[in-house]
Formats: sequence, structure tokens, C-alpha cells
Amino acid sequence: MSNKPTAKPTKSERTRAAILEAARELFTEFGYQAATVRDVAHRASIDPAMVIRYFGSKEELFARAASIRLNVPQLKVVDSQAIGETLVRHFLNLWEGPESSCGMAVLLRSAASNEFAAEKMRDVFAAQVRPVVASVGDPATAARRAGLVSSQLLGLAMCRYILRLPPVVDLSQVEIVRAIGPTLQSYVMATDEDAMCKI
Amino acid sequence: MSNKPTAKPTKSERTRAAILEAARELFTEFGYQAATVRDVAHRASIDPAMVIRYFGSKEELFARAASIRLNVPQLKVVDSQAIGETLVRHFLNLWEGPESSCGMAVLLRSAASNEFAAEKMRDVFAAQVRPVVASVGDPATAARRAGLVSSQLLGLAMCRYILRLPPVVDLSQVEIVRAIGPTLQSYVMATDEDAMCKI
DNA sequence: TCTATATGCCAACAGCTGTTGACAAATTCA
DNA sequence: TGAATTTGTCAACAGCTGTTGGCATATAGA
Repeated sequence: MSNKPTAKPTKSERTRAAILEAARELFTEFGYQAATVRDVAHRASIDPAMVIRYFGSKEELFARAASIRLNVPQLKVVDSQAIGETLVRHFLNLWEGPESSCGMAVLLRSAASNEFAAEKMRDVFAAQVRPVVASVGDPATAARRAGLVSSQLLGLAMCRYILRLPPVVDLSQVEIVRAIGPTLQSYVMATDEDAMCKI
Repeated sequence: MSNKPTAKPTKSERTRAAILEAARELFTEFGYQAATVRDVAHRASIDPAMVIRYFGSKEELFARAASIRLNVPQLKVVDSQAIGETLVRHFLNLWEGPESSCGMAVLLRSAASNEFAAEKMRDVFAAQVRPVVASVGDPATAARRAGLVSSQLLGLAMCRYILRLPPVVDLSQVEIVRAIGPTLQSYVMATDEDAMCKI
């Protein structure tokens, strides 16, 4: 054990990090089922048995690899007319920015055919999207408004990064912001009179 | 062979139909990988070997089960102000209507983690969505406009039917039409001046 | 009736899966 | 130096996968 309370001098749990990185890459590319423990081990240049010893099981490894922090910006400090654009820009940056690999691809690849991933997706929504939307407008309608926002952003991700629908892949970031920004703006700002609650 | 040119009196290729129906249900619920040939056979009350003998392979069975006809209404005969609403209503009817089982669930469950399903999804877009959108407005921008429409509708399907995000599941059909209709309207009707092409 | 054909079940194959335990090499610490 | 702990490899397990071939049964036509 080299777990000193402070200052961990990185032993050979570079191995652990290597496994986790390999897992992220393969889960991102092939999804939970198709990415095998043996594949992960091979990419991390280590024996499959170590993957299990370090993470307990494939499920736990996936859970580790699928942790997401959206870091959605606080909407109250944003020009209320520019909330939609801000959200789209942030979302594009999560997927295509310099650090990229926000981890959403890991989840989105598997969420459709893996209940565990789907539940984690719902958790991310409840913990990181809904609260942000709730910070502006009527809190009573926040969940619905956040749901609409998610439907558009998740659909964008599906078409652009997962299915790779050519016309959506070909769009520039600016075009996406101009097209989808107003949509999100209307969803976030929707009131009862618009369409949200009564009938 | 009881394949008379006309009037097939349905031999025991009710079996074939039973297998196909079972396959549709299981592919819809669990996706391509998780739905096994043995599961399909069991649900169709027949031996797994028969599934292969009737359809050749699991892949061919999936291809059969994943055939889709969207039957998108002709937009030229629709009030040009109501195109967005029309599209949403039609989409909701495909998923929730009396006949339901439009087959999209089969594809959408697997498209994220199965390249074959993803390609079939792109084919459906190119053959059944883009042409309809191209029938109104500038044909040169039709692919992009259809891509945006697809991003919103696919996102809706993901949230409501696949991930089952509670706030999106709880929306009534009317609420969805009122919220998303205007979005699709703006996407379908978008012109260069709006946001579509230049920069 | 006998025969040919369609329909179906059974057992088994080869391959892959996650996971486990025993054992070797390397490292650390005294 | 020697002993203990970490880090790793290897072989094997039990279970599942799609798929195949052989053999029984039922049906239909003569």
C-alpha cells in the first residue's frame, strides 16, 4: 500500500489508469457488450485477469469509465436572450473541444441496449441538467423544459456522433448554434401560456 | 412448395411469421446483441435450429425484422404553416398509434452499438425523410433541413421510448406537438438568410 | 396403401465470454 | 543479504453464443 494520506507518488497504478483509458476508448467505440474485457486488457497491454483484479468486474469498470461531468454553465449569469446559444456551444465543446471525451459517448453508445447505462443517463439528467434549467423560469415546469432541451441535444449527439448522419456531420459548429440555439432558447424559456402545461 | 403464384393458403410458414414476430419483439426490447437466437426460438415456441433454417443467419433475421416504412405524409398537400405539427403527429402515431410497432424501435435500440443497424438508419433517412423535406423549399438545403428534423425527432424517440426519461415520458401527445411542432416548422422552412447555409 | 417431401427436434461443434486460482517475477523494506 | 508484498502471467473453469448435421415425425400425393 502506497496510499499515503497526502501526495500519492503514482506507483504502478498507472496500470489502473491505462486500463481505465483503454476501457473508455473501447466502450466509446463499440458499446458495453461488444467491448470485451480481453480487448480492454489487450489495448492496455496487460493480462485480462488484471482488469478484473483492479476493477472487480466488467460492470464496475464500465461504471467507472462512464462517469460524466457536464459542467453546464450557470444560466443566471448569462444574458437571458443567449441561453439557447450558450447551451449549444457548451454541448459542442463537450464533444468536440480540446479535452473532448466528456464521457457522454461511453454512455450514449450503450444506453439504448443496456439498462444500467440508461439509468445512469437518467441520473445525469436529473442531477446535472434539470437543476440548471430550474434556475431560470418556473421551477414547476423545469423538468419538462429540461426534458425538451435534452431531447434536442441528445438527438443532435445521436445523429452527429453516433449514427453519423452525413448532413448533420457536415454542419459546422456555427451552423448548429444558429439552427438549434433558438430551439433550446424557446424550450428553456417556455411558459404555461406557450405550450408547456395546460393541455 | 405451396407457392402458387396467387393465393398462398398459408402453410406452416405461419412458423416463419411467428419467428419474425418474436424477433421483432425481442430486438425491440433488448437490441441486436442481447436478443439471442435461442430467446427468439423459445418465444416462437420452436427449435433454435429452425430460426437459422428459415432465415439463414441472425443477421439476416435482424435485417428482415428491421424493415421500416415511415409513410411520411406528402408535405405539399399540407397547409404550409402546419408542416411542423403534421410531422410530429405522424411521428407520434408511428410509435404510439393503434398499429404501432413501426419497426423504428428495432433499429433505434441497436443503431448505437451495431454498425449494420446504423447504416440501415442512414438509409431510412436518405430514402424516406430527405426526399419529403426536399419537396418543400430549396432542394439544395434539403439534406441539412432534413438532418435537423431528424435530430429532434430521433432525440424525442430516444428520450421518450428508449431511455424513458420521466419528464419526456410524462408529456402528453398534445404537449409534444405544441412544443416540438414549431421547432420542426422552423427547421423545414429554414432559408439561407435564417441560418442554414452561409456561415 | 407406399413413397416423397416438408417440418421439426436433438445433440453437438467450435468459439467466445467474464471470472477465478495457482504460480512466477519484480519490487520494496528491513 | 533475506523476507514480504506488490504486480503480473498462465491455464482453466463454466456458461453462453451462432450454427450445423443427423434423425424422427407429420403431411401430402400417387
